[in-house]
Amino acid sequence: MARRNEHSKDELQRLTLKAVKDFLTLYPPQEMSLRKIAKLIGYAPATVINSFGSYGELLLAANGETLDELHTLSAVAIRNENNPQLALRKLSRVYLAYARKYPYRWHLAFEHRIPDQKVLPEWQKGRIDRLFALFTEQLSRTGARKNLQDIHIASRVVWAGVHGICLLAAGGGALQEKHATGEQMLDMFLNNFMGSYMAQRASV
Amino acid sequence: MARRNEHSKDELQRLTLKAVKDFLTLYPPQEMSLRKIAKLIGYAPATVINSFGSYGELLLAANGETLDELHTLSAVAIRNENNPQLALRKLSRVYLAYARKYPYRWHLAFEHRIPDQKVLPEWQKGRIDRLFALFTEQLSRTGARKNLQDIHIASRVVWAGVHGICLLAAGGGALQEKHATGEQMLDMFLNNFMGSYMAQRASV
DNA sequence: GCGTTTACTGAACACTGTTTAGTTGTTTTT
DNA sequence: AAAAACAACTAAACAGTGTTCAGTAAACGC
Repeated sequence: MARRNEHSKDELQRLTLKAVKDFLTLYPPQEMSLRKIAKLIGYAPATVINSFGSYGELLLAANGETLDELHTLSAVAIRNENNPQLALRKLSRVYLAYARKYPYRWHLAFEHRIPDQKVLPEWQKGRIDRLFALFTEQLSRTGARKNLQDIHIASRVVWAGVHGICLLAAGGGALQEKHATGEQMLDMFLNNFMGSYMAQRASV
Repeated sequence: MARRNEHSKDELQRLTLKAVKDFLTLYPPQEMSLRKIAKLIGYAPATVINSFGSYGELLLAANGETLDELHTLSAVAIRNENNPQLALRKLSRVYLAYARKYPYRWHLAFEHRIPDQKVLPEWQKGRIDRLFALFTEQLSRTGARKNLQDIHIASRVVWAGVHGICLLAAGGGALQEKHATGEQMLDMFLNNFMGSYMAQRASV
């Protein structure tokens, strides 16, 4: 068999990424495989590799879509929120909701352990930076007079806190928290951290 | 070949776990394999499976050792520390140091995505709980009058924050933070969170 | 010495991602 | 219109993975 030309290159990529997304909505990444995805879209395994370069790069592309989705949802959620503290709270809720709705996709996206994949490309780092930037922006708007370095660090701290809490609340396995909800943890984290953060002027 | 009887069952397990530990000190988990470990200890792959049940259970046992190490280091570090806030600070530093020294082992231990491994056993959950307990204990000692539920939630929040920060500071990949050190992030997190946490009496 | 148990392995199995050679349509050139 | 070039796609092979199982050989009980 050869040259069916049913789909353009772009269509084929979209088709493949859709299959990956659907798969990861139901099953964990470890059960996914190049051959299963190929079968799902009705092409040969080698065709998928031709299209993306490697299985690892396919996962990378899928992660890119996840990060984009998360970014869009976040941006929309705080679009009309003028209070930075409330915005951060909304951001954290978007993360939690997403981690709960798509635990496998969420987890894979922040997992750097893609097959071999020595260094991940610049465009992917850019996506992560854009995610961080949402936090940085709100922290800049708090009115607390901090230098840029403090804001930078604080944005990482807030992101890390939210991420860690989502891990406990939505990540399965041993870390699964049973006696505290994600919302409770997020609120306690943000209320306390931001409360003290905004009361101070300078570093630490 | 059969029945060499060079090592007892326990010796063989220890030998294997040592090989895994050494491997993960240098190379990431994705490069590790049952067959490589088997070759390292000079036994057949099937022998390792006989000894641990499966490759997944071998990883689980290795993770158990990691969690034990981390717990011991933590317990020792705060043994003579009476100030709970300073103790929490020391705990966080132990985590960071460990995540930096053994990034692969550290990451694997908190990764629930061990091959198939549907539900992980009780003894592993117990190890995680013991780790959380170190934080809970210090939070109980702060003198801030909180109910048990608040302390429980707070311990999760602190752990999650520390974990997330270590991920940024020591986990490779896209999340690798470049413009802020782990120490800076940990200090800002703990100082602000604990400062506000201890100033209040009741929930949230 | 004989039978049973225990320790261990080689080979096969079903899977994985990747490479390569080749086939077959479509397009371009002559 | 025929020939040559190109593009799309795949079957088959390869080296690797974890796991199963039949079989072998040493140790042990008697």
